[in-house]
Amino acid sequence: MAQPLFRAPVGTRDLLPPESARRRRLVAVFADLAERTGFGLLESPIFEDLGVFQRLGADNEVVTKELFEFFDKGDPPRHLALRPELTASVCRAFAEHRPTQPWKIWYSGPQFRYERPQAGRYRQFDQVGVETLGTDDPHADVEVIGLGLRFYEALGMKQVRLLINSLGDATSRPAYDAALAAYLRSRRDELSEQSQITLERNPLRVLDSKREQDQPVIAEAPVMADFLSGESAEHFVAVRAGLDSLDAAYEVSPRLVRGLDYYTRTTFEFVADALDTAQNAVGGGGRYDGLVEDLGGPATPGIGFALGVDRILLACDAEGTFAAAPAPVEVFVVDTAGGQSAAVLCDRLRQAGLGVDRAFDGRSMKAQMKRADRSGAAVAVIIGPDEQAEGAVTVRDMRPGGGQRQVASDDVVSAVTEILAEEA
RNA sequence: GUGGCCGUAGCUCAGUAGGUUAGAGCGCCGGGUUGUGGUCCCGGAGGUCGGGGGUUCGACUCCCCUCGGUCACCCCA
Repeated sequence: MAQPLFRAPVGTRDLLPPESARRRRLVAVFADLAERTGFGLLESPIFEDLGVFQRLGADNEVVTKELFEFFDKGDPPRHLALRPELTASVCRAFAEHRPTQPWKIWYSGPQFRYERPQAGRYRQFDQVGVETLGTDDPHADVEVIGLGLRFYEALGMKQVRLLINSLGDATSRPAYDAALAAYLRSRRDELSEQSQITLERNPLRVLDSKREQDQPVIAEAPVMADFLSGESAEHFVAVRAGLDSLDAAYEVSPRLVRGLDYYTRTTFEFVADALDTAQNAVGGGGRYDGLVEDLGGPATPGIGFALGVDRILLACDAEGTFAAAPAPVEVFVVDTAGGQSAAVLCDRLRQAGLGVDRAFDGRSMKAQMKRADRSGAAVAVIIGPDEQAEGAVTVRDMRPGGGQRQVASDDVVSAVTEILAEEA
């Protein structure tokens, strides 16, 4: 391959048509659903003060190893970072603006993590998500989770499983952490080397290990459910009852711990069974009742999720749904009389609201017709020297066996719309 | 950060016991049809075989390094 001078940085890529249009459609589907559920769009900066993200957990890899950090040109320079996720930004914005509660926000956009790319994982990746701040009503949990499920359905996905768990609250969590750590230490020798290290850093995360060697130990580990405070247990029951009432299928997964340290009580994950890759979680979220306070705001409960756009699209491919399709051109203008007439006709047709394209460089009739065919246009408007002399155009139905007729160029819009209406 | 596999035209890939001008399909451009696409036929453009170094009379082919891709671990969407 002749190598270009530059290429997209590692872990990033160009999204070309028609794939780019497909992603835009996906976001539009999400936006529609979110807005009809009472969520408003928050557009927050792509980068934030480093401190915003450090609150996600000091021993978390997302924060310690995977951040794109940099200094700006201020005096003194500000220490900034590209956002690795958006929940922290939403909470920062909440603490900064103190909006009325509950504050229901949706978002979409690129995020950045310095990791080795693999299937379904990129350094720049897109997520869509929602956050509800200012209420710990279990119905808010249910609304958020339900929105996620409906979104996957709207894309035509059928093989998405919902896993849920409760991580407990400030009163129940420490007891569990202690019990889990004690248990894991008692069987420390059976754990993989990596898990032994993880054990000292954050025992909870050992439950996340995919190593074969760790599985027997994990299988017998104490379960959070046995340690939930009365309040947390009640909350979890209410969330499940709410999901039941929506006929939402879910699996309680006692070992679902999730990566970010801020999660409390409800946690959940959407898994795409159509993906046979290691990264098959297409979305995840949970409750983070302490995060706003950590960021200097008032104590405010919150719940939300982030869905990985890249992985969702991969899963859609695997399920054969939500296919990429180019934006349809309805009319193609062929001009073998110099191209000036095409400019005028295109303009007129576009002003009439139609999708119109044309060829350049004065190519042959045949070449232009070929373009017209490949554009997918249903109608071709042809103008050559003959038509030009008569102030007319030829309007051709591009369907197989479709006919054509000559009309005055002033009538081009109505002639075209007639054929389009016929085909619709 | 660690490891496996891979790197030949725009795309998908052939090609090596190391040896003249590196091939196919698709795509692209042109022609067959001096005004008409989708099928068919003909022709054409396009590659310093990822980059650098080494071995050799000679390297796309062997060795080393490097860059990139891919998959997995870690971690996560």
